[in-house]
Amino acid sequence: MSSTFQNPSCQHCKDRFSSIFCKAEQCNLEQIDQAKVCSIYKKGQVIFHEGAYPFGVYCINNGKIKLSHSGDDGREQIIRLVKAGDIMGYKALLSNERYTATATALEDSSICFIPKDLFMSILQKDASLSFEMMRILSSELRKAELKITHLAQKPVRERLAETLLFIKETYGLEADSQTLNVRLSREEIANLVGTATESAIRLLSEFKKDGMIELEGKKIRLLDMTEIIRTANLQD
Amino acid sequence: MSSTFQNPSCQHCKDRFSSIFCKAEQCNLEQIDQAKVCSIYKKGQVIFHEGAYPFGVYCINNGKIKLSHSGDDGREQIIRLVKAGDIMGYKALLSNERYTATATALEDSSICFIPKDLFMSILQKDASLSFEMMRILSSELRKAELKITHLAQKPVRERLAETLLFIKETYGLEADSQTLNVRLSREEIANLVGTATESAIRLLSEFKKDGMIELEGKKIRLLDMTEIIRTANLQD
DNA sequence: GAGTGGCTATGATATGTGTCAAGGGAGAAT
DNA sequence: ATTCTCCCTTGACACATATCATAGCCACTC
Repeated sequence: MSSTFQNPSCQHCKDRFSSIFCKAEQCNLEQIDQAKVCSIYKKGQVIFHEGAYPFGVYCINNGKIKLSHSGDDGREQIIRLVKAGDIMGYKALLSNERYTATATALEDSSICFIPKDLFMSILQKDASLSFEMMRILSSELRKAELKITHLAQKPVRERLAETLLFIKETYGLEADSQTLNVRLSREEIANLVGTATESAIRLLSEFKKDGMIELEGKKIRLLDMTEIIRTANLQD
Repeated sequence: MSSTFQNPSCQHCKDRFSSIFCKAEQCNLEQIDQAKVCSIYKKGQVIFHEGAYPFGVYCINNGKIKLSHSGDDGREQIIRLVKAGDIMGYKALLSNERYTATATALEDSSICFIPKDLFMSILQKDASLSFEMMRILSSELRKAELKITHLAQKPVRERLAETLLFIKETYGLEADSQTLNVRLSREEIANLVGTATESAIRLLSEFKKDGMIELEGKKIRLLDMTEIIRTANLQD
């Protein structure tokens, strides 16, 4: 699936061509640019809340967002990490239901809002945008199903290693090309792995003792990638 | 989302209007009807296999199918139960990757195959079909994410009760309005719940002892629905 | 009728992981 | 500085659940 730079004049695409809107036709992009409303969310601020009705989709200009369910007992499960160029809130919109997850800023973020009616009407006209949307949904579904299998079958240790790799894939590394380019609390890491906070802490300490990673507050440096991959025990 | 009976002449819709193709325009339906290839799969037979390349989508005329990942250690995780009127194989097609799951017939089933090119070209022309496709994908994604949360947070007992309800929702009950209308092995139930076969067996026995269900070979009768719902501890 | 293989059931046991409790460290507010 | 608060860390413990082993049951075959 090539992510060709189709619309050089598209503001959404200028610095990140991965955005779905690069797939849209020129005239539609202009409409979106006119109607969108951008705003800044502070770290910790909620963009939308589980149970609320969706009025549009959100497109991240820059920043980092977590999408999470809050389980029955109040424990949160992080479903997805969102980065610049990604969109969010489309699932509730397309299935015509309320939000099933809460979006919270992991750091100060700049986010555009695109109203529902506009988004839907353009989706109706613009087949390549629809295709891109379906591609995104399919890919998310694939990831979710893989996660289900791993949650059911893999021990926490493997899942934690996998999660570290996942964070790296999503947000990348800092200039030193070792440090994960995001600050997550231990609790958030645990909620990503699907385990108790204490278990996550204990295993991170083990990883450190084994020389796989280095810890410094919320900074996590991946020292021995091959060993981390081996521990994650990935095969599919 | 209304499932209006839009095309009375659509062969796919004659007896089950839930099929996605009811959303398609008339002319496109005729094309599909011409190009589709129907065949019968025996119980236990594999329709497509994890890792293979997709050449089209499958539409179930009647029968029951399980979609499953085979985990690293060979244990299978059942991802979805497919019923008459449903389609399958679309995820790999739309994301342009190989199948991530294996489809196996749970009983003798009649299944249509629709070639990739046709399906994609109609999807391109037919916005309402695209919307329906996106609706399906969104809804599957919602379910998958909910399952992730429950796997991470709920004990096996609750998940088993939930699974019984899920099977009932999917395949319904027999004439006595108590017996689940599908025969699954204990192992398959365990792979649906995400637990060991022995654990599933033990808990089913407990449910029986508590008067919630009745067991007779692979037949499962739901006696006390309110108690099952209570045990599932659903809240979202 | 005896043998075979697959599924179901149940007991014994081991262990991974969650939970509870207490302590420690860093930064913010006063 | 000092307190406060939040997060991290570690230990002890209990428990749910996986694993291993064994046996019964049923359908089928030879």
